[in-house]
Amino acid sequence: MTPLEEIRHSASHVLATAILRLFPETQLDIGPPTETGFYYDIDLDRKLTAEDLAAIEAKMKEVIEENQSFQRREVPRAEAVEIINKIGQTRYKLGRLDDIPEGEAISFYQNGEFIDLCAGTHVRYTKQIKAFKLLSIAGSYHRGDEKNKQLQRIYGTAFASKDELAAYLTQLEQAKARDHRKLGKELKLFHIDEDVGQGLILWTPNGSILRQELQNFIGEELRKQGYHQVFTPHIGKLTLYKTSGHFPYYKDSQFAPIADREALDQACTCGCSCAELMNRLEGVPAALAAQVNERTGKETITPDRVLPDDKIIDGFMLKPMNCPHHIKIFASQPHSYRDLPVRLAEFGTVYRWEQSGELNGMTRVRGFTQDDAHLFCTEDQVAGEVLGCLELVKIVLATLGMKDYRVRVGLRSPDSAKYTGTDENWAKAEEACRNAAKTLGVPFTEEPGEAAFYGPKIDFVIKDVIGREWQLGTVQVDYNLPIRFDLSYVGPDNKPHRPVMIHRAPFGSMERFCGVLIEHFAGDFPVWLAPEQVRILPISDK
RNA sequence: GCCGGGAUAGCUCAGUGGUAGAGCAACGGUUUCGUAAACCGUAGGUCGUGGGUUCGAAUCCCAUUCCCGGCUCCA
Repeated sequence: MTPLEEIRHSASHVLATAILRLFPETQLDIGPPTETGFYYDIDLDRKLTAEDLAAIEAKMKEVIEENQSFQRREVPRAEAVEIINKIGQTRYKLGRLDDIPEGEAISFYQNGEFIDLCAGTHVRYTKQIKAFKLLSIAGSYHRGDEKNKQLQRIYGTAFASKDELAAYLTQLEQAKARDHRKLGKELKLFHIDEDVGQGLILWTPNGSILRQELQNFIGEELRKQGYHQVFTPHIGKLTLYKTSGHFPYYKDSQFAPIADREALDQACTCGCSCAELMNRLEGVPAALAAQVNERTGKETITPDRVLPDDKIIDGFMLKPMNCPHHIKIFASQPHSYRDLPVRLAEFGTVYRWEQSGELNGMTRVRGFTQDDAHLFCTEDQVAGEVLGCLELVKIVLATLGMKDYRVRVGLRSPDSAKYTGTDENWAKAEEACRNAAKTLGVPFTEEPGEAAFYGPKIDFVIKDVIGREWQLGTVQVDYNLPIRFDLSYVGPDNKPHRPVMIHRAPFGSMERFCGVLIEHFAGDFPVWLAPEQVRILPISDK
């Protein structure tokens, strides 16, 4: 650990020491350092309050004053179990002990009366924790799994000196002044209305100027790169999404389907329960199931979802993404290899049922407009087209002076069943992304488990004023949806070939991008974006 | 969705059981002085919503909606 991490990690042990002195019945889980401080997850029936936080902080100061030394002790596994039993921290610590692979050192750290299973490292004496502050109490799930018990997490921060701590706290305060939700109100950029709905952005005249300018700017770049503009409706039939695979896999994050009145009436008169109605909307006819399963080469649609045709209600859905609509435009005409790549672009508005607790200003919403495009190309063209897309993202970020971002190559995680498509195509797509990312000239990380269900992707991730990360621009390679929709083009050999699709959105979504942009400029936009271009002030000679 | 905190005038906030307040903004007037907030005045609120306790509720209790922080999630 770095010296700062040691201070923070030690502070979290002091925190645990203080908590056990105040509430001896507490069961401890883990307390690591973080990028900005530290926390400790605890299981305690008593709900901690702000006053408790102050009391814990006072108790921590006592512990620090006692200037306890941190002592490391390595023990065999059997003895570790014994120690955990003896200190009565069995509920979580035994599980944490099991996580340590056989053959690796098992160590405990002791300061004063407090002993904790811990790999270290720590400062030598508690007095070396010179500046700390407890910040907040939050809920967190044991092992990050919402099926597990929810624990109380106490967040704090610590620095090497009081000045640095004060500077950090001041910086936090100042950051709040740049919050896009605050500036959005002050500068009259957008409004969210309770009666319209959570997470639904109303773009006011000022905000609309900002958005329109950004759209004009990217529109110009799209013309240069040979895109075609298209427009598609906000809804589509459920069948469309059953074919694409979005429904019902993502039904929990979609708005409920819209059933037409006649089908609803019919279902009601035959005494259909709500559950039955949902089943009928979600069901797939045998013919479609067979078709999809054949194309994807596996049991994508399981037999339990297959219903007789006359039972199925084919309602509509607010579109959660634009791909199926663009695919249908591509598929509406035969294509020669000479036509490719076909690049279809649209500012497409999509709707997703995000959980209420996840909504956040403009950065996480339920209805948003992607600066979307889908590129249909030959396999040979994939690499070049991905590079073109990345170029577009770079132009956007460079034009707006956004330099503080990271690039993430999202790969499939080996153990998850949520992905569609063959291993061979995944390998090809992942390789294409990896190679494209290498040409970016900026460092990137490869992250298994971050892929979309249909393919790997390259994401541009940016932080907001309080350090939360938001994915903006994205480029995704997709070998799967072309199979699902049986897309083809005629090759030089006069035979049908499968195109590859690239999904890309340089801004990501207009809502999120504007939210981040407001914070980036602290509301002080460059003139070409500024909604208020001129203000006349009376000035005297004196 | 879960844990915790919150909601009083357009905005920022004060008000812990006894007649709803301040500053800024708005509006009217005065002034052309002022320019890192000119002066005087006016209007603006069923205290998020619905129940309950009480002689009496912004204040106490319950429910609910929305917001904030975190967790989970993010095609």
